[in-house]
Parts: sequence; structure tokens; C-alpha cells
Amino acid sequence: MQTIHETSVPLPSAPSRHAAHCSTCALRHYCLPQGLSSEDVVRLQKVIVNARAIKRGETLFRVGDTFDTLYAIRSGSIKTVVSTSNGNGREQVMGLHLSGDALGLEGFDNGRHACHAIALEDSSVCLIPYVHFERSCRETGAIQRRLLQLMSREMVRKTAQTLMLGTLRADERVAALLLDLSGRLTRRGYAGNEFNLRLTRDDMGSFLGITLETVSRTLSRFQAKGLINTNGKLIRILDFDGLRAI
Amino acid sequence: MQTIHETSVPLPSAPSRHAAHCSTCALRHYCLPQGLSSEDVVRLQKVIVNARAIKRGETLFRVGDTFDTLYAIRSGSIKTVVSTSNGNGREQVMGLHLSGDALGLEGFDNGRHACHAIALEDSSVCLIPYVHFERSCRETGAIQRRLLQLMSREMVRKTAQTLMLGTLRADERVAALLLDLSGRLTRRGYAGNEFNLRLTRDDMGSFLGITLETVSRTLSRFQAKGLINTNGKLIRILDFDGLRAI
DNA sequence: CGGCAGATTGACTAACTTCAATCTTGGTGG
DNA sequence: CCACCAAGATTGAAGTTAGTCAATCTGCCG
Repeated sequence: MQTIHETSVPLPSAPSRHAAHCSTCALRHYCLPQGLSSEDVVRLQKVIVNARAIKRGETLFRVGDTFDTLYAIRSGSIKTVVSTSNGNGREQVMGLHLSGDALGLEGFDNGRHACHAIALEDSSVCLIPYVHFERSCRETGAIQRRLLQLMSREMVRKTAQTLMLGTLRADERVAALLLDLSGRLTRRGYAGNEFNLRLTRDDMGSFLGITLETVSRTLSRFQAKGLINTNGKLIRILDFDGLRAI
Repeated sequence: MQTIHETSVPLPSAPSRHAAHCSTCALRHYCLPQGLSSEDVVRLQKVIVNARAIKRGETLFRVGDTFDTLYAIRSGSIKTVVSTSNGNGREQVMGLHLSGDALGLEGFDNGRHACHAIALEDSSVCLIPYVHFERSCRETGAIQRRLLQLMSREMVRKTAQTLMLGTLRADERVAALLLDLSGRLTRRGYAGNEFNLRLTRDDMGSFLGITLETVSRTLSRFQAKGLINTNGKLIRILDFDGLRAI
């Protein structure tokens, strides 16, 4: 009954499945179970399928892939990318997802994924077959509520992103990205003032709606002002209030 | 008892199909019931509370309001507005919602609304108390699936908006707005080539991430090129392909 | 050690904003 | 019903920001 659709998941490389039943899966203790009772968590465990590893640069799913699996990042980081329907080839980095984040929720709409998900570093994700998950939602109100909350949160996040693109200037956008990332890392227990930015300048620019040159110039200017210390992808924030004040 | 198409294709079908029993609430025949069996629709009817009228310029809900009700627009149009958390007062029109659209789904996240909803003309909305609705979701898989799909669609829409703000130039944005509106009106059975834009130039600019002057200039340029005919808020599209080609 | 993708920096340019001056329209009170 | 007023729309000119093009520079990986 526990059919795993490995074949429907479009990874070119052989997926390495963990033997352990996802004992350290981020989904179980970060992403979904918040606010669930222990019985509910047990129930949820049953529908979570083993984690699976993807290497840097590999694709977890692509636009148009059948949506039959929810993903939660167990470790690493993943970017999502979409293209203009216009067909003129322009594409944009839409999201940067860290460990504990859910992935693929946009697929509900028409049963197919609406973006590409690409690993920014060697990562591992949990897979949750959607059919099993849906049943759990129906059986357990708390799980259902949690899913709705997750989707709603994703909408709020997207709203913030739209607001950024609609109202902020280039330097404000860069500052906002650094502060957002810092906060998310802190909440995950990592250092919030010094981190390794996995995105290239090109990716950052795409995400922020500016060119890679503007990103580079802005970071240099921040450094000159003593707000940050940057050496390629390694970034250290020296003056949080200064960044917020931009 | 009329059977509503159990279609797996999630595109909103023409509302004219349901126009026959379109007597009271848009939600009942447009927004939610797509893909539901007739028994499910009956079940859904029970939780829908009477419509409520709001006048032009009035606010349906505000940021911070307790989230306990879902809304669906029965007639009219409503804009949603958010402010930068930064507190520097900048705000942006985030969405333009027409009859049949759901509203307020962002409130799941933390139990409070994350935006203002303001009527652009005299409108009426359906109210669905959330507690009742949640129960329906649990009882009926189809209703649950429909809700998830609605939220997912909202995410896809937001993604498109973000993509627009991140990649398009001013004239492309204006063209995209006109075409999007035209398509949505057509799908609702209205004329898609001539419509009354309820947004002010300021609102349009805010939504598109450009200034009202740029909006005005762009519309004038479109008119000079013979793409549209504009007289204040009344807009007639003369050359769809020309607009798409921008 | 060499090749190459990514990053930085500079000079120039295009696009959009800002400021400002009318013009138009819709609503309201006399 | 009309005149008036205020809000919205249009258009012009000047100013800024960010984009484009191009030339290095850096560091990583085989």
C-alpha cells in the first residue's frame, strides 16, 4: 500500500534512500508538527516517506511535473525558479528555502508543479505522498489546520516579496534580503550575523529584481559603510540597525 | 438536481454555465463548488451566511482584524492593500478581486488578517464562518481539496505578480494588467475588450510598482499606437496581439 | 597550473521618478 | 439645474537610479 512513486520524481541520478524512517526529518519536528498532539505526530509519521538526497545543482522537480508529493527540506537549501509565460525566456528566482521549509505547495492548483526546484548545495528532503497526507488531514483537524497555516504563511511571505519588489529601492532590497536570511538562520539555531550565501550574485539579483552588477555594487557600498563584511559568498553583518535603517 | 461537472481540469469555467442558479452568492456557484457533487454543494450551502453589502471606499476588513470569516465576492470589486512592516508608511495595492474571487485566505497564518480589503465600487460579499467551513472540509474530501486548490491558485497568482514586478518593464506591466483584467472579465461573461477600470492611476501604479505618471504616460502611448482607446477609467482594447507583443 | 565561472568596478545610457503646471471630471450644495 | 470645487488625470522638463556594456580580477576545480 505504501507505494512510493520514485519513478515519477524527475531526478536523473539514482536517489539514495535512507534506511532509517526519517528519524531526523525536519518535517517531523519543525515544519508540520507544531501545535500537534503526540498522537497526531505519530499519525503524521506514518505518511512521511524516507528522505532523499540531492546534490548541488540537481533538480528536485520541474515545471509541469505531476504533483503527487509534498516536500520538506531536511537539510541544505533549495531555490525555486519560474519563467515568464510570455515565452521570452526571462526567468526569476522566486524563493529561497531552508531546512524545515515546505516545498511544492503551489502544485495543488492544477496538479502540476508551477516552478523548478534546484538544490543550492547538497541537500536532503522528506517526501510525503499527497494521497496519504490528504487522508491524514481529513482524519485529524490539527493536521489540516497546520497545512492551511503553512500555505497561508507561504502567501504572506509572497506578499512581503511582492511588496519589496513594488516599493523598495535596490539597496533596500539587498538589505532586506540579508536581514530576512539572518532572521531565518537565527530561528533555526545558526549564527545570524555570519553566513554563507549560497546564491550567486546573479541569483540574488534575479530574486531581488535587479541586476547582478547592482547587487555587487550595493554589497561593496555596504562594506564601505561598515555595515557588513563580505568576501564572496561569505557575509558577516556588522551593523544590524544600520541595515534596517536603509 | 443539476449535476455540476466533475472535471479534473481546474480552469475556471465560464460562469454563464452556472448562471441559471446564480441567484444569491457567487461563492455557491463559482468560487468553491467547482468539482463538487451536488450533495457536497448542498452541504456547503449550509455554512454560507447571507451576503453583506459594502459601499465604495468602505473597508471589509483591516490588518490585524481577527480572522474568523472567509469572504467571497458576490458582485463588485475589491482591492487589497498592505503596508511595509518597516513602518515608513509606504503601502501597495496587492490584489484586485472580482466577483467570484475568494478573499481573506491569508488570515490562516496567524489568525489575523494581513491586509486591508477596500471596495472599489458598491459591492456585496458572502460570509462563511471559518469554524463551520473547517468542519465541512473535514467531512468532505472534495470541499477540502477545493479549498487547497483555491489557496494554491492564489499562490500561483501571486507568483505571477512577483514575476511581473521582477522582470517586466513599465509598459509591459501595464499591458499585462490590461490583458489579465480582460481575461478575467471574459471568463465571468463580461465584455473583455471594453471595461471600466475601477482603480485610479495611483492604485494602478501602486499595484504595478510604478508611479501614476508612468501609468498615465504609458496608456497615452498605447492610445497613440492604436492599441487601446482610453477615456479616463473607461478602457477599450483595440489590438490584443499588439498588447501581447509588447 | 590553467581554464572558467563568478565577482567587481568603471563609463555610459536608458528608463523611470520627481516636481510642477495645467486640464478634466464627478460629486455637492446653492 | 448649474456652478464650483476637489480629486484625479495628463503632460512637460529636469533629475536619479539602475541597467548595459565592457574590462579586469578572483578563486575554485579538475
